[in-house]
Amino acid sequence: MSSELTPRYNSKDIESKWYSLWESKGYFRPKSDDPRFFALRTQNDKRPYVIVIPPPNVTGILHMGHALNNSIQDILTRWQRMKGKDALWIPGVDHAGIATQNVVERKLAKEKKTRCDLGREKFLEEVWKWKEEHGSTITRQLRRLGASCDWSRERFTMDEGLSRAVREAFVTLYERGLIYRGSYIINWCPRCQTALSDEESSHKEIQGGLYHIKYPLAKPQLAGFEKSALEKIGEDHIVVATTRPETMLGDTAVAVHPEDPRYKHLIGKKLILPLMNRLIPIIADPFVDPEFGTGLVKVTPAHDPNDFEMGRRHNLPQINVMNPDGTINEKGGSYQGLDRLEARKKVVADLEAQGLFVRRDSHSHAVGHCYRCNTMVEPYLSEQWFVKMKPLAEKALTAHRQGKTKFYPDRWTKVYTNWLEEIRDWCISRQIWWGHQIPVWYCEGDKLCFPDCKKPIVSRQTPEQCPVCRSKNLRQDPDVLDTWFSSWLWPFSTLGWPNQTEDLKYFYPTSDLITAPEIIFFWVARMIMAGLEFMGEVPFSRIYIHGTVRAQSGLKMSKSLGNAIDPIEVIDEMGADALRFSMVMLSAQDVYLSREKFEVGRNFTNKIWNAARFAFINLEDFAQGKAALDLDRSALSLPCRWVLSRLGQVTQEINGLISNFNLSQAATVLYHFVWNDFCDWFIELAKPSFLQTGAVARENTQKVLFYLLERILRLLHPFMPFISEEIWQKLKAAAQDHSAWPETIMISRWPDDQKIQDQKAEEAIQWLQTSVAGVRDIRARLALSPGRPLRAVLVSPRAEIRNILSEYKKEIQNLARLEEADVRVSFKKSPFYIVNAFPDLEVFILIEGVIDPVKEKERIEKKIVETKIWIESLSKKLSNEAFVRSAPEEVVQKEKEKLEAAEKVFQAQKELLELLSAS
RNA sequence: GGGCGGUUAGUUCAGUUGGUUAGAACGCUUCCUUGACAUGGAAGAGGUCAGAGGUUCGAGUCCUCUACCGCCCACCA
Repeated sequence: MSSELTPRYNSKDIESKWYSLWESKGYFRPKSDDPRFFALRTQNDKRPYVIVIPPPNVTGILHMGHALNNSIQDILTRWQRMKGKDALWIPGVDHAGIATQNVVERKLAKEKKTRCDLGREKFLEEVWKWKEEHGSTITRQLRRLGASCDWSRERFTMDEGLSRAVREAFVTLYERGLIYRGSYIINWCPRCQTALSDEESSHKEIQGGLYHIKYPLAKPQLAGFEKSALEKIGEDHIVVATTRPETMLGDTAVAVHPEDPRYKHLIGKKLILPLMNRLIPIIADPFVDPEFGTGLVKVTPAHDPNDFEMGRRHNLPQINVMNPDGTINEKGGSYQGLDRLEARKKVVADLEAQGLFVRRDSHSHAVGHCYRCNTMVEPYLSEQWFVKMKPLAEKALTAHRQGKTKFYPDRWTKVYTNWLEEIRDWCISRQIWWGHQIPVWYCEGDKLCFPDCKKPIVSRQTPEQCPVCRSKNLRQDPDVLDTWFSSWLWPFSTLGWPNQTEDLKYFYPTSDLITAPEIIFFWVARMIMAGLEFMGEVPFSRIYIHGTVRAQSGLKMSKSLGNAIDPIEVIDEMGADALRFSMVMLSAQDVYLSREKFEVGRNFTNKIWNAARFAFINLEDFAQGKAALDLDRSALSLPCRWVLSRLGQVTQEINGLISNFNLSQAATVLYHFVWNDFCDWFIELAKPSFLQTGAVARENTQKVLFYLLERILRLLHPFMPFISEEIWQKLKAAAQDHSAWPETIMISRWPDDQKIQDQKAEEAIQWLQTSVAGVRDIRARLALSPGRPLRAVLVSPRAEIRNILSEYKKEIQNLARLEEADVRVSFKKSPFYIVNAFPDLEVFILIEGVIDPVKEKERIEKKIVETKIWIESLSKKLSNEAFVRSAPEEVVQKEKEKLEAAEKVFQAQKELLELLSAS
């Protein structure tokens, strides 16, 4: 074998090389695509492992949230693939209705054009053009990350197949009576000029005002409501409180609680609505909270959801005073044309002028904001399409009760079920152009046609003519569907639905869904409902919700805040593996990122690289061709037996951790195994045997080193695909006979090392490590140079420890740089001075040198006190009957052993003290 | 207003069903360029596990309350 590794790991040259190999060879495609494996598809006992990607927005560029989300998915996919599963990770991109339309509109604005200038068709052409040019940015970036997606199955939510799925879903739901159209209060964004679903409007606390306004009571003699009459009213009025005074232009009543003694007598009386001079009634409704404000609520059915409901109960007219852009319309009298906030100011000013404004209290309350452009949302009455959600939610809840869906961590389950239990209908129409146009047509034919022509035509195919009057003059509903109306079909639409494709039959339902908490409602819950509704089966059974990525400050990372770290920059600088590993290691919960945090991963890649360099240097004359161990483990040296024992344990531990989505823990275990066990101890312990040319010990150690490195690379591969491949390929190239090796590590098998625990070896190494650390400690404390030859005596009251130490004296001498080491039962006759003691580990180290006996005496005295306390607490525990009775036997046994040891230590310490006193 | 999460070393965080003397990384102090690695090695200092009660032989871990921080949900105008 020969080495050609550079001293530093350089990610740049190798990442694209291996990625293109993997992709071009089709290794990201499931095995069942290969005719030789086709039988897999019909085998029911061997289900494939499938993940669908949360499709990033087509406008998106990779951010750290994506980096974490996709690293996790890739680790799981690669791991399952190596475990022999037929693994499929389906990638794709979301058309992101409003977001994309906004991007293209902004682009047009630079050319001083609006979408209306272009018209719908031309505008959509522009969007598609934009998509062709920029839409693949994010998928290119996912490749940089190492994502092993099956790109041959990549989908776009607006592609033909998915559009067909959307139509199918819409029409099916309509036929099942689950889609309806109607005038309701919805969240309206005046800037985007479209409806938003409840989930798309996020509440933000704002400091607003609570305006108190006088509404004059109408007296019978003032039935007419000329201005002059108003002036005569005097104190005969009531006071209402509102946060949005401008909506009073659309008031059609004032409500009080039916039992409110203050106002009971007013019920049924009329008021004169100021500024508009309209007569409105005082109604009684239990919704009103007598405690809030003045106990009198102005009712604006067209501009407030509660008022809307109240209006329906009392048959009130709905007066919509606002244009879609948030300005006041002709129904708002003299305020027409003013923006809603302008109008608010003017209304207040005018009321003040008329003596009808009482006061403005400061009032903080939560107001919805558009999740896309952050504009304050207006509750707005308009005609929209809705999905009736209750029946869908019921199915999802049933599936949950049957244990068909499981959230990791479990606490998200409640968030999910609570939302389902209190679900409200979903407003799915959007007044934008980019998206799936609603598959509904209206007959605009001949004016003489039947009233039936008013009925919308809901159809999977674009209809040619009106089924009633046969007019060809049909107009499609101009609205498009909410983006999530296509994404909720994602787990089966990507597999070909509504066609019953082979893929759909074999891969559905998928296995795991990996996502962030913020889209549980938007997406996860809806996918489950859609899966049950259209496929009759949950789309996935396990949902892993990982943490949110934030900037160090705790704020969300965003470009506009300037606190974003670009994952691609990190990849360029440190490598994709460093990024992935750092992210995953840190992701036990929410991740607070700063640039330095990636150094963990970067340093780790470098460590791995250099460990490999060491291996190659020392394996130069190694002829072992296969990675198999063909020797008796018991014949191996202690460090070899120990490290193999650790490998088995770690492999098993990591398996368990990944199975439960505990990736950060898995990464940490791997990290410490590689760094501490493999590099710090095994390699250091192995070094001497490499000096013995031709010896059996040397060859055995080489075999183990080779074996171990190869296994470690495979364990690392799901986490760090690039560096593991690079080193593994060099290892393969160096092996004499590699005919049995797969082409690349990514299609190799996950290590199958059983948990072969070599208890004895592990214990021995532990004592060895302790002894060496003890000597090093002394050296450091006495400022003895590392080169200075020293002699030491290791003292233990326990025979088994003495045996171990005697057996590995050589190793200890080597690592601790001792000229001589001696092991004894007692130090009584020792010519050495005692400078360190580890009572907990029952090892004493005596060392020759000049020391301060007084200082050392103090140290020992302190230790003795500690030991006394320790013994006391142990014997107290053991003399406690309740403990002995109820604690597990092993625990009691351990405590007994501890006490025994502690007493011996105590004796030894006392001897030590005597010795020091004597000197 | 409702719900959820957090509070452990200077900092960022682990700590799985209660059971050795509570761990890691980074930072800090001291030493070391010894042939894999200074993106390194060795050693060390540093914590009454937010506070108060309770359950238990035993609590960082379970229960109750309090304080502070964060997130999500929510139609009191």
